[in-house]
Amino acid sequence: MAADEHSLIPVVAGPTAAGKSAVALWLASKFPVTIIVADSRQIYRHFDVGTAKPTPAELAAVPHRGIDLIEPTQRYSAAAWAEDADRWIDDAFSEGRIPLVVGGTGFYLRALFEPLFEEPELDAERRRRLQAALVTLPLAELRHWTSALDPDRAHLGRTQLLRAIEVALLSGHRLSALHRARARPARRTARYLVVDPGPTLVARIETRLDAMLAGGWMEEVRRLVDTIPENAPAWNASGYRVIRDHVRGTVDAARTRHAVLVETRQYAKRQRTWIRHQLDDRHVTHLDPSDSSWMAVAERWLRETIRRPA
RNA sequence: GGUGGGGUACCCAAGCGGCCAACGGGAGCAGACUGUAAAUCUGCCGGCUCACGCCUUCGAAGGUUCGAAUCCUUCCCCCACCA
Repeated sequence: MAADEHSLIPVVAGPTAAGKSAVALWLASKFPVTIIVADSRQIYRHFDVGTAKPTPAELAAVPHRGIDLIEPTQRYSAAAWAEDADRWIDDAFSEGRIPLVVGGTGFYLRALFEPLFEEPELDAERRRRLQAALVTLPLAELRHWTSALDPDRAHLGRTQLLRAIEVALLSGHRLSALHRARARPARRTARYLVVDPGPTLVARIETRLDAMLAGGWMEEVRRLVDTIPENAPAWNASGYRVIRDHVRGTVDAARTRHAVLVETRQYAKRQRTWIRHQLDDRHVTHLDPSDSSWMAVAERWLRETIRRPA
């Protein structure tokens, strides 16, 4: 397969615990696939069980990219991931393999297929000082500032407000204006296979949680508590904080299990919302993994995607 | 059997004569999202209605009052202590 200037990339998307990686691994057993993981938690080393990372056996069987990229204390970004993924995709093509993007982090996918704007130089030191000052401010205050500096962004969440203020102050331009003025062209187009078992997802989440618990999630967290700083970004993964509280003895097991389930369901819901509204419907094929025809659906989808360069 | 505390919407929980369909929180539903995204936020959340509004709710049944989730009576159920 040639590395086309503008190529069609197969992407397996869907909410957490839907069975994306099972589909991907099955496809990898039939096609020469390199799996490119679009998952903002699997990038962290040492956070393995609770982030549902592929097993060593799976990693040995199929080449994976995007796993164990950084330490739990480090910060990554959608843009960084998109840049890396771009390279991995090129590499796969040049090795004659099919790059199969798999993941639930919608923002990463977006960054890859609808590149983020070209960020102007922001002085790192000024940025750090500004952030340090802003994080202490209450939400209302940040919103107030943003409505003056960049009103189009003022309705968004805390993280976005911080970003809007930072860009406005350090670059002298509104982020919303830069998005338009410094947009970058898309290099590739996605063909999505959205894996979603519908109403049975809740049960799958529960089953998977019990498997993770049986697979040593608690023990993993017990180790991490001692070595990873409490405020490390990696702790943001669903369930990790609750389990950490349990490990420290402040929450009982039953409550912990329930809290993790709730968090995971809520995350899955947000993913579905993203998928429903942010992906281009024309490029989406749906797959229900509880339907016995899923393999045929997946295979046909991949065949059609790779046969048809954009 | 006695004494004290309590029963409020899916759950927890405030209210203790009118401002109460009833503060908060959780869950749930819907939505936003351009370098922290498993993050960060927003709206809805008894029923009917686009809406004005109407209807049914605060353990049950009666009663007092212009008016009750809020006061009185009886009953049912929880919890604590005494027996």
